Amino acid sequence: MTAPPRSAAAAAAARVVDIGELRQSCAACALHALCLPASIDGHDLARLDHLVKRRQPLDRGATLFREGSAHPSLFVVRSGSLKTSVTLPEGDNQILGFHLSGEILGFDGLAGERHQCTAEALERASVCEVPFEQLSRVAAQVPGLQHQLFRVMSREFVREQQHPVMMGRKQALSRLAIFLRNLSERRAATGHDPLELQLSMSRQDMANYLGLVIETISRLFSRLHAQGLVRVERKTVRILDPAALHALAEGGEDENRALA
Amino acid sequence: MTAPPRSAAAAAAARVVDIGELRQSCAACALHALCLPASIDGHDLARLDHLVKRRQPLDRGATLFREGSAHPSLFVVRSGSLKTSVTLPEGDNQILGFHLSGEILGFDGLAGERHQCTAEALERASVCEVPFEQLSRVAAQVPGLQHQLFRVMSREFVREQQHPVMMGRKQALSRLAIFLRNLSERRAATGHDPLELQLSMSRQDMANYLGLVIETISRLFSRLHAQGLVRVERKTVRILDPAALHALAEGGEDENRALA
DNA sequence: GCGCCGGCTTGATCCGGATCAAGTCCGCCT
DNA sequence: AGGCGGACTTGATCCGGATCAAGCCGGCGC
Repeated sequence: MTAPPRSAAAAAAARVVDIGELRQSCAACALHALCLPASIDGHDLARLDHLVKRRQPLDRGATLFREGSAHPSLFVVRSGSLKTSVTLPEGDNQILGFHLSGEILGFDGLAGERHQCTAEALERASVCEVPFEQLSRVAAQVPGLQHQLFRVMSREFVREQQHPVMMGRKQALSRLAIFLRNLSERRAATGHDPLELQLSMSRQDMANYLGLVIETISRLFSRLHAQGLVRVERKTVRILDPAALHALAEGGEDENRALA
Repeated sequence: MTAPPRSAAAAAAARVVDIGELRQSCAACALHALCLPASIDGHDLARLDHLVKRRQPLDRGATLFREGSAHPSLFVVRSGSLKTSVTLPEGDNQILGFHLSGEILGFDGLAGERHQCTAEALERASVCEVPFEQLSRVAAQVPGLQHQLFRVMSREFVREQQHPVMMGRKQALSRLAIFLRNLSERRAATGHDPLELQLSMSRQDMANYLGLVIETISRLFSRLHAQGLVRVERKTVRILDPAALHALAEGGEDENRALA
């Protein structure tokens, strides 16, 4: 992610907020997630603390917002992770995505002034909240911020498109490989070891997200483990052979057979 | 879709652009797709014709934009229909959505200043183009427009989430039923007969979109036809029993067996 | 410690949709 | 008209993942 465009004058003073500041300031954390510099168009965004609400940490299973919640907000994950899902008429639900530390959620909910999905913590998680109403007002006065909001929203739009791409794969192993690869890339993006994954979601959640059943997930992990592609230990997965995993993520026709 | 919020003063003069004006003005067409009134915050948006470029009609198979196209734009479909897709590393591609008359596309592509997917006409189609760069500039000066852009973008974000929800269904019949129901709802939204569908895409496109193969699509249509739920005639589908179709879209466990 | 319970793994079987293989239909071009 | 080609349909078979069923493991409360 590159720094957003800004006036030449502001460029000299501006710097993109560093990950190291996440602990210090809630606003800094939000700015980083939005790929924003500390200053834009002459406004010192780091001072916009009043925009950002700190929230009580969420316990595992706690809901951040629900389908139908009014006064939607954007949320930046400071630590832990969450899942978003929608409830289907028959009662069961479909998981739409997982949101890891440093990522953002809540872009549903602007349309009808209400959230359209439910967000729930997968583990103890802390988030900061940016009420969209206020953010929108500030953005109206700061064109650079407005522009960057559109960019980030579009980025999430595109990110979301990976979900149907993955579900379009007919081989279950391909889907899982794509899922693991995505997690790996997101680890890398936040400066972590991309080969060490912490699967904070349950097998059931993974299965739901991938359009499979829990038994299939379990079997696939066993196969990958047996072939030495990954080391699976409870919720910790270490990728041992990224290249092979990458190959499975594509076609995976013959590779699939090879892992009998 | 309700009218967007606006100041009380502007509300009196404003009116949402009528579908009937689509033929007249390209700007009117864009305004309608964005759920915008003709006037907002005192600006007469209908006069913003310079924002909207009229495009040569696209022939069937012509591409509107490609993955990687620079200077991304929003496009409003004035007539005909298009599909958007991404190309996978192995060569085949995944269809992400279909865009019918009156709908909008192009919200990918704001993030990296380039489109992330490819849009292709399914039949002769005319669109009008709103270069995002210019739109963004105007939005920066018209808070009401900016706000509405966020709303519409969020709406598309949520609409896109229906795709994985549909692909999460394990029964192929459920997926097709959901697909047909969505098309039906979109027909209704543009004032057409919701029971008369024009499937401008090929069976292959449908299969790809639904995560199935072409033979399955064909068989499912035959089953639905044999059971009297729909009347299928080439690309024209008439829904004869909306309630039953709706039931199939949900669980569809036993209904599935019933249509042996 | 013990026992319970929920999440996970593993095995056996079944079945729905993919695959392979013929056709059929229709538009289109000459 | 004829005939070519692509989109679609239909049938037969196969196979991968769902389902059913039986443990296993680890955590937690008592």
